[in-house]
Amino acid sequence: MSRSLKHVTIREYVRDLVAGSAPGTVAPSERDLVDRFGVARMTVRQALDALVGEGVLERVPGRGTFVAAPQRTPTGVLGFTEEMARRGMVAEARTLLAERVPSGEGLASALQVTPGAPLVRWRRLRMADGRPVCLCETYLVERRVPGLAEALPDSLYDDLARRGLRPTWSEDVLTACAAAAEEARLLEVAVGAPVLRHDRRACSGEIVVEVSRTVYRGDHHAVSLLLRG
Amino acid sequence: MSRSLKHVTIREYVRDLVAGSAPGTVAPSERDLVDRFGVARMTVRQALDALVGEGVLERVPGRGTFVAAPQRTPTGVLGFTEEMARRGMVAEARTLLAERVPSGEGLASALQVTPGAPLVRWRRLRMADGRPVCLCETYLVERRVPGLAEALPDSLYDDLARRGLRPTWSEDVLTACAAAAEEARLLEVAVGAPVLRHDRRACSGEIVVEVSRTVYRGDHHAVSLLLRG
DNA sequence: TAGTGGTCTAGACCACTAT
DNA sequence: TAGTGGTCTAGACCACTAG
Repeated sequence: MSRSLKHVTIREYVRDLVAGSAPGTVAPSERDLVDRFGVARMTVRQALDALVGEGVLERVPGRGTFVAAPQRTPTGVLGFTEEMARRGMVAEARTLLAERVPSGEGLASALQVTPGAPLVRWRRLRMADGRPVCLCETYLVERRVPGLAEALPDSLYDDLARRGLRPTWSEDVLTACAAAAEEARLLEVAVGAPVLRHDRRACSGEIVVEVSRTVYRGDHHAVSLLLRG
Repeated sequence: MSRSLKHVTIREYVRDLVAGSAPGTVAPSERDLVDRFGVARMTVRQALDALVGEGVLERVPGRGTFVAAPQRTPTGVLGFTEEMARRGMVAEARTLLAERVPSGEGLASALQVTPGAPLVRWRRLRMADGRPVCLCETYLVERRVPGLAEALPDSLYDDLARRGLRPTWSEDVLTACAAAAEEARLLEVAVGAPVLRHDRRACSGEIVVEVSRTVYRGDHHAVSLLLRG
């Protein structure tokens, strides 16, 4: 009670009220809410302003307030498993290597730890619908993901989400190269065939969660992105 | 005059006032603005709310309002010229072709026009610091950029900005391929050398502005991205 | 004409920060 | 203690939409 501000009460009331409603559904009018909660109109507007800012509601002058159309695609920093699921494909992975290694200088800097700090190095061959798609080498800071190396998850990003470390943004660098011998063998392409190299540094807020390098077959995969801004 | 709302007047006054100020600089207090403009405090708050929402200002209860720290990298749908500038390189372009073509079905659908609508097809060899970097083929809807084909700009994205069509979001697909004969010749690499293909559909709000395919030399260029979400 | 959101007023009390 | 932003009141007039 003492802690609940009126505009927050109203905001959450309206949020619950319209949750699950189809876009275009009428929301309560400002004056309705004034009557219902016995507050000033500015207070109601403050509550609705927040929901409009979040994209939950839409105002139409002279007509009313309505449930907004769903946001345009959440861009999203997606993991491989999610990316494949979005395309209706089944992602699999064969772990080639999972070990603890002390971090060198470059990785320490990228992961924001002191050189020598224990890292988890995880190397996987990833497949979609049974065919090799990419080779992925991921480095994680061990103390940020305790126990991960002992019980490797099916989907790294799912596991990170459960730890409250879902990547919220990432820096990505993409480049085209020729497949090296080992890459070629594992990806089942000729040596020198074009491959797409994807380096990522994924962060959850201020915390660097993952540094990875993924090498995709050029002929069977494309990286799709939705940029904003 | 009759068209200028008070909160807009105040918002733009403050925006100009703090433009170029260092992050952390004190902005006028709400009561200062009340006095200066002779308005109610709610009106001032409405103006400042907008700037806070845009990330221009930051409020600190009990202390004041301040110029916000720069947004974490504007993610940015960047054009080639801007991308190069950010790396401290000089971008140049050699126009290989600029012509009007009727749109086929695929392009018409991507650009949201009726098949046959006149398009501008613009093909450029792009260079950074004098060396060929990529081959870029851009399609634009002629009636959305009248006069562009007659006076080709140095930077497409600059030109679009002046027309109020600065891309605000884009769909991008990246893949690795082997260079075809003509690509190889123009980019000065061997036939079959790995190249990075970047397909983009750039939009300004609801309007599709550009559809392009860019082929980068694999060895001299990487596409960098910052994803959010 | 009745209802809606958009704008605006002229105050008020609170918790917090800095001096 | 003085100043700041955060919250809130109880009204008002406007332009617009719909029946």
